[in-house]
Amino acid sequence: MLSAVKMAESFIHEDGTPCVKVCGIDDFAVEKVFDCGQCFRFDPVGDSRYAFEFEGVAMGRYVRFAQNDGDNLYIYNSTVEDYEKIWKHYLALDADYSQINRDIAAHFPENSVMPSAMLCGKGIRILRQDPWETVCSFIVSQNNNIPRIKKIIAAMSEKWGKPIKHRQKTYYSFPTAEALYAAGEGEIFALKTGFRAGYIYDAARRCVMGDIDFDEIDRMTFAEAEKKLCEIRGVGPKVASCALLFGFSKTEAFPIDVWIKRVIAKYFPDGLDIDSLGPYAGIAQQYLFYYERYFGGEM
DNA sequence: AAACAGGCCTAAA
DNA sequence: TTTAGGCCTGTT
Repeated sequence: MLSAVKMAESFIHEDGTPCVKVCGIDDFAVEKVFDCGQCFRFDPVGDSRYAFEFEGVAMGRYVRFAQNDGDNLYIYNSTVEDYEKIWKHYLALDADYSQINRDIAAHFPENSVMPSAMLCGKGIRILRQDPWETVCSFIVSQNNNIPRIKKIIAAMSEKWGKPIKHRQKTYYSFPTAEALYAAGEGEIFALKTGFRAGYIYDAARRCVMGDIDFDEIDRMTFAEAEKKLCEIRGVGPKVASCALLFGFSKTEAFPIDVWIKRVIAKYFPDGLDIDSLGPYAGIAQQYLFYYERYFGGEM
């Protein structure tokens, strides 16, 4: 079966901002993509005309993504060219999720929890975020809760990120490693990052010194890349696999956090062989995580 | 008020 | 190689 052709057309928002409407979208649910915990820089837009709308900063730009119940995707502050060059890739709309979902289904027993989890999480896509931003963000995430993670990242961006003006309002990009290194550990600690301040600083220092090179990591085998990332203080298996999955598009990465431990204990009492889950294990992980985290396994 | 939050580090078996 | 505490801070 041929997948639907995605057609993008431009229109102008009533405030004069260029926008894009993308038709023929399958397996994309904006509210799941931005609320499944892979990204900390987007928030729901209050007073939206759409069923779901999220705003935030990504790829150095202020942007909004909106959708009505799995239908067309609306991108605010984007041209068709921007969509083709930036957002299609960022949103992973160039990935064939029907094929991916078939592969995942084939790696789990039919009578397992996976069919329900896939139905529940249908429309989740793994974003292709910036490697540095994901490493740093998931360092911040450890032993922490989502509201505070978002608050800390927003504060870091406001303090050391590049200002991005859009219609009288100023937003901020995620700070570079150079900016954080220059700020110093004490200043990072001052933003209530707690014991993570030293970790963030170490990550920044290694990037600035050339000890960590993201392009190089991208070319490594999965095991090598994971090992390299774990050299950073404060980066262990969980943070490394989140960075690999969300920042390096390594879809075989399978982050094991407290929720996934619960999933395994609850639905796979005999254990789950992570290495046998195939090239899209990380996407399967997201389905399981979303199913348990947001619906408590009831759907 | 004690526990917990999308872990990791260190010390000790 | 595996296991127990402790950790900044904020919220319940």
